[in-house]
Amino acid sequence: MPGNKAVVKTGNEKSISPAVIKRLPRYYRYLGDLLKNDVVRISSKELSQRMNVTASQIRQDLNNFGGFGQQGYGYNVEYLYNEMGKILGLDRTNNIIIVGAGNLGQALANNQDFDSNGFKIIGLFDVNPRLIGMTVRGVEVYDIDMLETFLKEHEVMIAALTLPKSKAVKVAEQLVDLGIKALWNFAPVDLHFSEDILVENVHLAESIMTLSYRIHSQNQ
Amino acid sequence: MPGNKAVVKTGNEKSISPAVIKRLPRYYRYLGDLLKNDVVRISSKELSQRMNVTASQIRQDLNNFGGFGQQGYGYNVEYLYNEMGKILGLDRTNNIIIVGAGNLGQALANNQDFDSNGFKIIGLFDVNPRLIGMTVRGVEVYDIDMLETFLKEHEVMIAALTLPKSKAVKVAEQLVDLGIKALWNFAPVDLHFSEDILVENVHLAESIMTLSYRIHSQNQ
DNA sequence: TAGATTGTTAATCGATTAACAATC
DNA sequence: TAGATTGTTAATCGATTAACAATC
Repeated sequence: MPGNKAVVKTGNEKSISPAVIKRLPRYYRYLGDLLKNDVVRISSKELSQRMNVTASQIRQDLNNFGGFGQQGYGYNVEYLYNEMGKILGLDRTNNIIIVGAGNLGQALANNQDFDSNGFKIIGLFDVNPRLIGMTVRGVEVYDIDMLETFLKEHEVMIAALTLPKSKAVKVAEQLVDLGIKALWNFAPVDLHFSEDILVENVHLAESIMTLSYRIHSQNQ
Repeated sequence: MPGNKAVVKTGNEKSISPAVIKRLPRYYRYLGDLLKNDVVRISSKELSQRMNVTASQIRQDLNNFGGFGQQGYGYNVEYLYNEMGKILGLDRTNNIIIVGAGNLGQALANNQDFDSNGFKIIGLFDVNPRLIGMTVRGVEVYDIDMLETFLKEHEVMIAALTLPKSKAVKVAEQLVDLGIKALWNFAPVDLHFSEDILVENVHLAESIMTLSYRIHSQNQ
């Protein structure tokens, strides 16, 4: 069986470059699609053609985490998919709260892609009395004053920040004080905390601006 | 006055690296914040400290587009802000349609950050009869069958794709056939068209997975 | 003018690609 | 076994940082 000898590195892992980390979910998505299409094995070359990257890059990237393939054979799709899932931490349940239950917060709560990957939204929070008490896909919207109580009772690693820029920094600080370790930030501000607090930004305005740049720089 | 001698490059621009392009909106955001706080001038050094990058990188990045600063003085904030706006194409109106009027589509339509930067959402489209006819922040939800008619009557460069993965590819093809030049893709698929069709992806599932990776790779 | 800071070249660093021996 | 393809080292490419002459 391919993969049997996959090396699980122990001790001090060498740190993986951000460029590699950003590519991992895309590998995972392609492997998931292949699996759904009952593809049993795939070589780095064929995967590279589908993904429009070099085979060399795929092999280099994967080998940061171990030898998942087999010479002369390639990679077993299901095995590699599962291993990548473990690497990404998708084999556990990752509880998430969403702070800011407006349109964007509700959109995240409704997104089904998340729970299929071990992400579980267990609460929304807002200041708006018209939203408090609502449920979105079975998840309740709580008063933001309930944050402390809620976080004492539930183990939550990730908080999504889908609230106005003006409130984002203060709420983020509060969340970190309450023990949140990772912020998924949708507000157009940069958040700075100590090293062990992780921040992942989704800056939609910046995303559309790069598209605008590319449109207008094309033909002049 | 600083900036008077800014060189507007003409002819064949040397192409700007993607890494630089991705940083431009962040400069623009910081400059906007400075402007709001009535800061008149700023040096690359001071800006670099606020943004947590090197001064060298700022100067290199800006000089891809011209000499906007002045020795011994730094950069005039308002001037640089406006110039960056032009570079990003924000001095024009960029009409956008949103295809998929579910939660995410509505969240985008409701986002006020966009229209303050020249982006104008002029229509939402969906197949769901319960959504068609609705208005979101004054913008109507049309039957998706109206796309062709609508696009003949309005000049639209950008289409946001906020619809299920299963429909994304087909609708994207249709949009490109109807003359759309830029796709802002929120569906978890990769879209491939000819070179002149621009695609900017917002893969939320991939974003949260990198956060998950970082959480779980921290302490082992 | 003297001091400050840019614009830009050169040096360094990191990431990608190529090549190939190892091996299934 | 012969062919295929990995894992990995070496070469290349691109991006970042440092340095400094130009100049406001």
